[in-house]
Amino acid sequence: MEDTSSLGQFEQLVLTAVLSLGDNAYGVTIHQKVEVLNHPKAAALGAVYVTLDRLEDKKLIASKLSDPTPERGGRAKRFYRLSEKGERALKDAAATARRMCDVLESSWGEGAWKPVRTR
Amino acid sequence: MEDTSSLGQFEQLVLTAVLSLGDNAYGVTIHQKVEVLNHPKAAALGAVYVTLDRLEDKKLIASKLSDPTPERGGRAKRFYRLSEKGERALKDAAATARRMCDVLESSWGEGAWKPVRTR
DNA sequence: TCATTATACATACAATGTTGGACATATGGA
DNA sequence: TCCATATGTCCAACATTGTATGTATAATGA
Repeated sequence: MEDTSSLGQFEQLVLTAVLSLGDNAYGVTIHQKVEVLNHPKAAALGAVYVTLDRLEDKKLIASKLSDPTPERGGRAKRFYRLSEKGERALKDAAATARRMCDVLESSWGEGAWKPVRTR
Repeated sequence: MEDTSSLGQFEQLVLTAVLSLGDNAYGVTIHQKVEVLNHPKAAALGAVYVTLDRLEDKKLIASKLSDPTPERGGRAKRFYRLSEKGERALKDAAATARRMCDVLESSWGEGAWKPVRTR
């Protein structure tokens, strides 16, 4: 009975990054993915970590610490994955985003995909 | 040199509503449109007005007060329209939303609308 | 003039966004 | 050995947005 909360803009991007990265989702890669999505706006690494923390508090993602890798500076990484709750929340957010895009495209007539007006 | 601000989730919906309503965009109609976009989540009317104020402060929209209409309770309405700056900001936001949707759809494979894979 | 309707606006608080840097741990080379 | 450097995590403070709830204004019709 507390399912009413909706995701913020940045939260959506972070969740999307986690989902799309599969089993390689940790701070640095998530940050990179978010920057691609959010282009041309930059995102601070710290912002990503803060958001990951909050999403984990809300049980939308879960994490586990890995073993360190044998690279220069290869510190232990914390890997994330979506929970079912997170997946549901992201689906809702995506549906809204989609509705918005559709309305905008029809208002702007960016119609590469629209029915061709023959004549 | 202060063009870095990005739109929040609700701001995007409000701007979209204003754009799509053309010359009939005022508090009540905007609220209705936003609720459609944001379904199934409800939005308070007050939230819409607050957001409109803030968007106007940021010069993303402009408003003018109309004459009252001769209906029961027909108080003067404040009509809104997007500024050029607002249109640009909304386009940026839409591009990000679109990228997100694309990534999600390809992660989930929800392809009903996708280019038909002929055989 | 008073109840009712439609609309706008105000205030306060909660949630999210953003910055900047501190901390931790590994490697490689002087 | 020990320090410079690379990879990563996390915290604290502040700024911006989101949301709920209440108040104000102006018109109509009884």
